[in-house]
Order: sequence, then structure tokens, then C-alpha cells
Amino acid sequence: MRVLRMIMHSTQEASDPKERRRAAILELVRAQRIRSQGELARLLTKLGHEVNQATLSRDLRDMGVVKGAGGYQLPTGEAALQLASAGSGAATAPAGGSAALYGAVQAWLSTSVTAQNQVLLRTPAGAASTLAVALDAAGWKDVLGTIAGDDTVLVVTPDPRAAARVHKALLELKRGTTQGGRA
Amino acid sequence: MRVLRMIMHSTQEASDPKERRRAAILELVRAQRIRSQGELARLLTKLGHEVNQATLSRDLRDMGVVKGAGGYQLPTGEAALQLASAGSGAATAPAGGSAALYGAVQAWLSTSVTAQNQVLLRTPAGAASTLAVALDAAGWKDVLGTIAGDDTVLVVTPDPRAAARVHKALLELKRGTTQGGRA
DNA sequence: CCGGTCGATGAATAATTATGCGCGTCTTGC
DNA sequence: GCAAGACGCGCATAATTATTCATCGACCGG
Repeated sequence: MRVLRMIMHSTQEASDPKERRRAAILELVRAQRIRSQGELARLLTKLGHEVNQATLSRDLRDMGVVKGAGGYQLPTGEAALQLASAGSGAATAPAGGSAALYGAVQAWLSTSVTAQNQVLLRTPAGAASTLAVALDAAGWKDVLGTIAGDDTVLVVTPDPRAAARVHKALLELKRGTTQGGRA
Repeated sequence: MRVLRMIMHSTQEASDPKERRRAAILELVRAQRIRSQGELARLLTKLGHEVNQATLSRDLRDMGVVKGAGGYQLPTGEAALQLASAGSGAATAPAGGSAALYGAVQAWLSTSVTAQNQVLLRTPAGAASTLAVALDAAGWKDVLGTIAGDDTVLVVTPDPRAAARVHKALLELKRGTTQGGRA
């Protein structure tokens, strides 16, 4: 029955129009300030996803996206964990340090700042530990260790210069300007 | 000017009706599932805060509360981040998260100590994340990020001086003295 | 004491979001 | 092959939220 079809599909990216649309929504919401469903609809249309406001209302509800002072924001809590994988085209990356890190950064890294020999990473609520685990697994020499809160990861490095390197590398990873692996 | 009055008021708990109302909103939102501003208005009335829906819309926006699938919820993760950044660029209420922070500090901050560029806050068990969220939402430039444990919040700032400023500002907020130390 | 401001609201209203219905498509069971 | 059931989605419309406009009361500088 239907379930089987879905499984097969999820195996190869998301050919299901509904999933593709939702993935696009996720990216748009993460990337820019969306203030209304009408605005979102227009952007989606531009991306080739013609859609109705009513459907967006349902999509956003199902995805758990919330609307606040600054427009729509990504889901909070476990909801985020379930959906993130569907969002980043970087599907669930198989083991292997860097690959997994790429997906984690794409999906969960919001911002990064350095302070002394530390780097603070922000993520949607609840995703911090996931990102931290991925970063640990990557085995970068500059990363002495990480501590994850709910939406923040504290990365401890040997010194300020190392912190700067980590910061830069993560941002490049996120932007997709990928290059070799970091230290 | 007016500011002086406000400072004086914050000195004595929250005698300002607006602040009291917002504090009540904070508690209600945290305690139960509020699905609409009308519903919230009714609850507030029951608590002695007669208020208009229009005002609630403004309160909610200023406090950074978001609305999602399950009703209104306090800002977390990205929501808080966006709120904070919104203050800098646009003419959005700079004092945005302050209302929430005031209440949070009053209610949960037990002690504060600094260490290098960090500030460690203690709270009653379980309240750490709430306080951290409020602090994030306030959007202080000195606060790069926070990590909450169960009863401890680690606040990371750019440097020792900033840590000292944050420490001082929080204690003043709690004592009700001033609200000046933003930065 | 008197205009001139400013912040906080309420009322009314515009803008946005949620939802009841119904249609068309796809699947399954017989 | 055909009826039943499950979905996804658009339309129209109810429900909610944001915003504009007008007040009101508390200062401020004269």
C-alpha cells in the first residue's frame, strides 16, 4: 500500500511534490524573513512550487513552524529533529565524519561567534547536541571538546586562532563553499 | 524625562500595570495552551488584568512570544536569536525581550558570578533554561550566547569586561535598581 | 498655567490565517 | 472493472491577528 511507495520515495530524495514543497518552505524560512503565507506563496511560486495559501497554512502547521515577532521561524524541539532531514537536500549523510558534519551544519547551524578560545554555535532549539556530536565525530584537531545545551553548543579550542579557524570552517561548510576538510 | 520614571518604577517590583500584565501573560503562556489572543484576554481578565486584544497583539510581539501549531509559546532557539538581531537593524522595539527578562530574573535568578569572559548564573532547579531563553531574547550585545543546565546558566561574553557588565546589569535588574547596563 | 509631546490603549478595520466542503486522483478489495 | 477509502489541495469563508486613528493622562519647557 501507500506506505511502501513512500518508503521507496524517501529512499531517493523527495520526488513527492508535497515533500519537495515542504523542503523548499523549510529552506526559505531558514534563509529569510517571511512575514506572511502570501509572501511565502509568492516565493515558492518563483521556485516552481505553485501553491495555495490554505495549503501553506496546513503545511506550516504540520511542520510545526511558528510565527513570531520577526516572521516565521523554524520548528522547536523534537519536531525540528524529525523535519530537518527532509529539509536539507543533504539527506541523511552516512557515517564518516565530514559527510555527517556537513549535513548537521546545513540542517542545524544557525549562527557562529567566537570569544577568546571558544566558539559558540546556535541552533534551533533541541538540535544543539546533535550538532555537537557531529562536530565531535569530525575529529578536528582544533576542537578540544564541545558542550551542548538545548540550542547552543560551546566549542572549546586551544587558543583564539584555532577558534577563528573553526568558526570560519563551519561558516564555509554551511554556505556550501565547501573545501577540503579542516584540521 | 520619562525614562527616569520608568527606572524608579522598576525599582519597586512591577507596579507599572503594563509590566504586571506582561508578567501575567508570561506565566499563562508558560503554564497552559493558549490558542488565541481572545482566549488570553479572558484569562487575564479573570486575573484582574482587563485588556484589549489589540494590546495583547502588541504585548505578544514585544515580548517575542511566538505562535505555532500548539498555540503560543515562549521564544526559544532561533526565535530568540531573530528577535535579538531584529532589534539592532530595524526600529523594532529595542527593549523587546526586556519585559520577559525582567520577570525571569526576578523569578529565577539566585546568584551570579563571573569567571573570565563568562558569567555563571544559578537558579532554582529546572529554571535555568527559562532564564537563559529570556536572556537570549533580550538581545544584549554583551551576550554572545548562553547554555543552560538544570540549575545553572553559562553566559558567554566577548571578554571579561563584558562579563562584568552583564553580571552587574543582572544583579541590578533583580534588585530592581536600574536597567541601564545594556550594551 | 498652557501648549506640545509621548507612551499606552481601545475601537474599528485591514490583513492574515485556519478550516469546512467538495473534487479529482490513486489504491485496494472483491 | 468498480465502489470504498484515503489523500492532497483549492475555494470560499469564518476566526484571528495586526495596524491605523483617536484619546487620555502624565510630563516638559516656557
